[in-house]
Amino acid sequence: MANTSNFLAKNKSVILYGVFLAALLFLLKWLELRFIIINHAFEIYAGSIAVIFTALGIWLALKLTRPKTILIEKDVFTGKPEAFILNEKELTKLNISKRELEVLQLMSVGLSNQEIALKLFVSLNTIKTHNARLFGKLEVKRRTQAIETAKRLCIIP
Amino acid sequence: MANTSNFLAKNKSVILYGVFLAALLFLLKWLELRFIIINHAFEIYAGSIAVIFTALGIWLALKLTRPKTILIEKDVFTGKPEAFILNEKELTKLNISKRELEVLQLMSVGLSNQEIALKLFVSLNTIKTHNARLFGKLEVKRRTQAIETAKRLCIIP
DNA sequence: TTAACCCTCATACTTTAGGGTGATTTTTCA
DNA sequence: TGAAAAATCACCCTAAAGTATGAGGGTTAA
Repeated sequence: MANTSNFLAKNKSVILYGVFLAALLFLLKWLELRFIIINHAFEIYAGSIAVIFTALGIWLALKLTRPKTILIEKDVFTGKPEAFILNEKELTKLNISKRELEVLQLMSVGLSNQEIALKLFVSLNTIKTHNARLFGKLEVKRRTQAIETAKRLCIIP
Repeated sequence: MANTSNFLAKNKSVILYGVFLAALLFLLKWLELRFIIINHAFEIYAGSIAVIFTALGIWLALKLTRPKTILIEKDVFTGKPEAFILNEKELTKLNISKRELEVLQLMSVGLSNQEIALKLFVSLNTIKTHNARLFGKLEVKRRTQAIETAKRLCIIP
């Protein structure tokens, strides 16, 4: 049962076309009976049929090929420059201070402790202290781990 | 001149259709003259016209609507689990070997040289050697820089 | 088969990173 | 205002990372 209704639904256009064609033939037959007497009306008749059925063909083709849209998948935003959204919840949860975050960021781009110290105008020992606290809060042992974890938690880009 | 040829090229299908239609009408006219004497041949004639021109209409519609492709933008997943595509070009350009890449990957997840050595069943010195070459090829001085650069170049995820 | 890599390992040395402890100053907030 | 938190710095020590050099074995392609 479901199959039958499904078939009808799917071929609605075809069936409609068939019915329309039959109706048209009847109409033409009637026209034939009426105007067969008129001389040279035959050309008009044939032309009419041609035009009408061409139109029908076009309509049919358009109906049947309606979903003729070539689907082109376009990956928007494939690249790296992903928008970074700082995970402030994690930041407060881990109780990481501004300065510590600053050190962490500089660390993540590959700077040494000495370079970070110079950049932040503090001593090397200060950076080491920041690091120690940072590692404790992030529960890691090395700076590379700290970077990995921080990136995973969206604390740094 | 250019406009004319351009017009001809663009409307080739339409012109072809017109010519074909004219030829067909001539053919039908000829058929009419030959078989008009036969009784009830008219129905066959009309049917033929209907079928032929329906087919023509379908063909025409398909021809004219072929380049009508609708572009559908589809962004595939915006979230974090971004598919990593290894940049093999950069890899070959930098002349980084398989083993070096392996070390680089383990390095990037925060492992120490000793841990990498244990994981790869080689000595610590071997890892150090790999590192030295890696740093040379990536033109960096530290492992954190190496990780940063490698990620930027899509050599590691 | 030779040259060119690649992977391996070693030794020796320097530099950097990290741990532990303690202390001072500044900021912040209740 | 007074305590907590944050930021600063020092010293000592160990661990890890990084540099330099040499060298042996395996694979591969000219």
